[in-house]
Amino acid sequence: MDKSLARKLMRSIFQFKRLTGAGFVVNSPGNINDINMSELVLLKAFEGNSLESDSNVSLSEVRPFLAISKAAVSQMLGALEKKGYINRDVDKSNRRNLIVSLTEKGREALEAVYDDFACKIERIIACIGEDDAIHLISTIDRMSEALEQWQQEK
Amino acid sequence: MDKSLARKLMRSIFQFKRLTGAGFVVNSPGNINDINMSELVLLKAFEGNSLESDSNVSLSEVRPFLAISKAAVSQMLGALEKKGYINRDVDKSNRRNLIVSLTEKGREALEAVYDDFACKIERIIACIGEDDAIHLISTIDRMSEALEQWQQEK
DNA sequence: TATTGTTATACTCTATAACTATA
DNA sequence: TATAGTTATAGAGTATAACAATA
Repeated sequence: MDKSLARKLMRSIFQFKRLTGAGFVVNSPGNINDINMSELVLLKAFEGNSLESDSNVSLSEVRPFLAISKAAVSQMLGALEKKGYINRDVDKSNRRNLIVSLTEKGREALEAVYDDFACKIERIIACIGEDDAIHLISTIDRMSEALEQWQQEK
Repeated sequence: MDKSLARKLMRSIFQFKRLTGAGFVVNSPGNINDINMSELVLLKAFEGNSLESDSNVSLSEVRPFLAISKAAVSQMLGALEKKGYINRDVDKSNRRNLIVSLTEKGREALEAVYDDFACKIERIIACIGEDDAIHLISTIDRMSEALEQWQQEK
């Protein structure tokens, strides 16, 4: 095993971590600056939900992606509701479940913020090239699998 | 521009973010579990420092890498000192500067924790292959440049 | 005056544990 | 009993602003 390769990769991981933390601050060109990255994930996930639909995205489906506790999700939803971006309604078919749906204000905010974020991503793709972007996705996928497997073994 | 590629890359970035957050918790096989990732960066950076040396790594050199305020660094150093891992001494040649150096306990802790971390990295390299690891480093480097440039423009 | 670092204080995010309501 | 979600509370990590010491 090449020790210096490990060191370089380690440095890259720190760098990437910093970039995805500080560098990806969510702020739209407009006046929306009260949505953080995790909230963006939530809004995006619940974008297609509605009281009428029978295929709504549930909290338990979103939670693993965010990797936070259910209490934390609940608190995030409380914040989003307070800001007027979502509604929480009881699911009539199973009254233990929630249906989270976006308000009109929530949809507008999501569009603005998501577009800003997507713009950064597209700029990255333009910079590194589509081939390397595809390669990057595949590599991260394999890294994720390896790490998740490793965590389960413990 | 391929919209779905952007979406996939976005997902990968969230995934990577989560992995480098939750998946890279610092814990050594031994009894050291009071060092987080940022502290690991600090300890590693100051590893070669000593009161005798004239080429010590300074706080201002480390700070951009961590991307936190100077107050936050100061607080981190306070915590590391309290745990007995570092010493803070005044730099005689410029009394405004600090020389941060590792205690013996700090060196032992760093070695244990860093080895555990390096082990994960090596496992990742073994999994994705050396070629893809090299490719990943290069891609992240170019992404970083693009993002940093973008931030400076604003 | 500018730079280096510290302290006081407050805010954000998250976890744990205890809880309610529903199945 | 098990599941879905909420609330209260505490802790970690960081920022801002005011500060002291040095250059």
